[in-house]
Amino acid sequence: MKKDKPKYKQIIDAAVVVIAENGYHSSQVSKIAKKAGVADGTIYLYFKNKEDILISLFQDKMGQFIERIEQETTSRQTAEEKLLTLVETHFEQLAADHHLAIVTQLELRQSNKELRSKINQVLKRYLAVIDQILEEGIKEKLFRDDLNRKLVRQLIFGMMDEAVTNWVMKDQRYHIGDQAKEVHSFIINGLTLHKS
Amino acid sequence: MKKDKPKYKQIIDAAVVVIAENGYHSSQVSKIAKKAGVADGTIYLYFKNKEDILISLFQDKMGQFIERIEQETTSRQTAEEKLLTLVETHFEQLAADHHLAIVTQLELRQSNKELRSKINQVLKRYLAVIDQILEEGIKEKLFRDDLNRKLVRQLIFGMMDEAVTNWVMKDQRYHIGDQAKEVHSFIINGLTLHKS
Amino acid sequence: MKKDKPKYKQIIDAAVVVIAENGYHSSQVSKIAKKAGVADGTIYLYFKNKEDILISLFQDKMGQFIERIEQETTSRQTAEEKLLTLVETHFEQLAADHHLAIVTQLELRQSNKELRSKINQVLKRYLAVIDQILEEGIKEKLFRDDLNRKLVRQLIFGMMDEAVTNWVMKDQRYHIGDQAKEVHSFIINGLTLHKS
Amino acid sequence: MKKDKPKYKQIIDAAVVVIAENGYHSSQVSKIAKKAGVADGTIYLYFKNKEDILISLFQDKMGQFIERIEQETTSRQTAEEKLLTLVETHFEQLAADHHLAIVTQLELRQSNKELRSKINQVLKRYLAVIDQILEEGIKEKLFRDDLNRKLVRQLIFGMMDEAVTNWVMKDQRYHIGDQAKEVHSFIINGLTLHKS
DNA sequence: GATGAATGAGATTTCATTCAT
DNA sequence: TATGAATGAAATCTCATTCAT
Repeated sequence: MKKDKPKYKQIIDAAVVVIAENGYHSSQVSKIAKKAGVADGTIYLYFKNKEDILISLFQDKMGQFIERIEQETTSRQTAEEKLLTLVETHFEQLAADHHLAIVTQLELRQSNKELRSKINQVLKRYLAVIDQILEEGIKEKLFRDDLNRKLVRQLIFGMMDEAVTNWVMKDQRYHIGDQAKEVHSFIINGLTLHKS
Repeated sequence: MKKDKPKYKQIIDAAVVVIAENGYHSSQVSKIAKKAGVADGTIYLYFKNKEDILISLFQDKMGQFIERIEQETTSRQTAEEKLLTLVETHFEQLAADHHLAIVTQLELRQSNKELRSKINQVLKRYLAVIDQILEEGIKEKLFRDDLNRKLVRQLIFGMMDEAVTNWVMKDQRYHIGDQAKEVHSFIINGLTLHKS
Repeated sequence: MKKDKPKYKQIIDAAVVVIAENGYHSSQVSKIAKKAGVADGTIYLYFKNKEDILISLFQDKMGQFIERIEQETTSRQTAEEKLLTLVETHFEQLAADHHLAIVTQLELRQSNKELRSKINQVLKRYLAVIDQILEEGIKEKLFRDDLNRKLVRQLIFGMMDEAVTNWVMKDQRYHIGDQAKEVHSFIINGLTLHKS
Repeated sequence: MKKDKPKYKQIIDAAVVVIAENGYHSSQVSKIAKKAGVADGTIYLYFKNKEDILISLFQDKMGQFIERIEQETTSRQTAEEKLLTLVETHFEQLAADHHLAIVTQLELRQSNKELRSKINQVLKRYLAVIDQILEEGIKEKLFRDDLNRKLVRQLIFGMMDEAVTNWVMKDQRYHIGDQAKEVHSFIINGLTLHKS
């Protein structure tokens, strides 16, 4: 597929909007084509089939999503700051594109195991970013090292994901960005009441 | 619908197995009927439509799931113990029924927003259980009270959910129960290295 | 497939007419269904797919076709008489059902090699009938025995087939039955001028 | 159309190979263009449409085919010899180009009635060659004159055609040329055992 | 003449649901 | 209650053809 052609992006962007507005199952190829301003058949010059639009969409958008998070976190000093930035950037990016938020949190999960597997490939890169921050924190003697890092990074992702999903299910009626600090605080300190 | 008749349960149980084994999109009503040993038409004497099977399945199975968690946690003394029991019972129950695990973690998410909304209704009861434990912990001066409880209970659910989903995606090849203590420890203490 | 149900025959018969009148490529399943007086989906209760209609049609109709030829030829005494009866019955049967003639001579050949292969299976039975007549004729010291029988039966079939195809291509504007005696005479005596 | 340009032949030859190897229905215009080393659009500078490729292919190849038969038969003395040469040359030419054999015997028949009609136009010239040999044989008092010549020439064509088709269907695993003498003998003498 | 990206009409097949028995 | 044969709407994808460059 020719990923550098403008029509490729045109179709991806149309797909995000159409899927967000109509739901995955009501997003016929013809609807996406119409929104993209191309003929139905043109879709198939750029994508193998309908599912390939979804996969490409996810790879494309999540690629940018993670890249942005990588950039932002790198510029911070401590692991704790990096983690806060990660949560903030995660929330902000999805808050900034409410169509994309619907697609990633709801519609993209309506896919079969095979597609989910490919989605997970993309997420591995995100988990690696979290992992690195954890490693830094441990080296800094700031984070505990008695927990399975692979598990912890999943848990952190699970928290952010659930927070965003809930916000989308609630029709994005509050500011998800406002929750970043609390989520970060919970990740860092857990539930226990620590005397400072 | 006649929820007390044996055929009602028969169909629900068949649906869990069929969906787990074939995936949501390959689970035709006729396949479920065959597994349940009834005629296609009989399904519609007990359920309004196909979606109603899914909702009923979730209500039925999740009802028992949460009930069991309520029972187990009640018998514990402290909020911390209750939380550990909650995580353990959550993991154990899904580990004990691998068909149900597949259905709740993967296949049931392939439904539309409307169905997800009904599923969330059921989950509210679960969130209430978590909420109560949080409240107790705060009263016991064990848990911090500076966090939005509604958010925190979501985050806790998100962690467990992600842990189980990952285990299912990895074809249940490890013991999810083994992660309960670590998840609990992470929830309680967070990432920070606390001097004991 | 349930070949004894009346709907099975209904669909086959509709298919013959629709294909004869519209040509194979313009014979949509929906057109056949309409002619048969059933819903589109009903077709698929009796046939695996569209091609299966064609195969079944051929097996069904050709089965009867060959059976009739077997019956008619059996009742004749000499191999020569049997051969005449075979040619006559071949021509008569197709002359009696002009829709079927179009389908077997033109439309059914528009199929891929796989289907042709299945068609050839059916024709084997016909070739066997010719073969037996040849054998009898040789035993009667009436037919020469210096020719490869497998080849000769093909040639005989080829002659009749070409005669019928030509008649169909000419829109069945003459009586194909009138050619039976000449075809028979040519098969028996060939081109050579024999002094009687 | 510009039939003398090299690209015209290039495309025809590519079409023979592509159709023989992929079958008629899998022989997209783009595939033929690729094989011919031209752009899709270029095809339409030389042919009106896809069907025109087929017709031109048949006219071109069959033109040569018949020409060769005309040449070879002319050089023979008697009608009987000419007929043997005709059968031999028919078989030999198709044996020499197995791609063409597949195309003429199988794939080209998968066309609609309209195309078949045009194909028949081409065949008329072939039938005329046979006709002339028959006429000569009758004049020579070698062939009987009690048969409809138009019918007989069809029957002769039908025999050769069926023999070749069977050979192609059997994946050309035997030497079709070996059958020429027998076919000729059968045409000349028929089935009857003549005392010499 | 040559290109090849874009077009868009069109048909098979599935499957949730119904209803006469 | 229970059945299961019949329904029919609906959508992906292909590919011959065009036309701006």
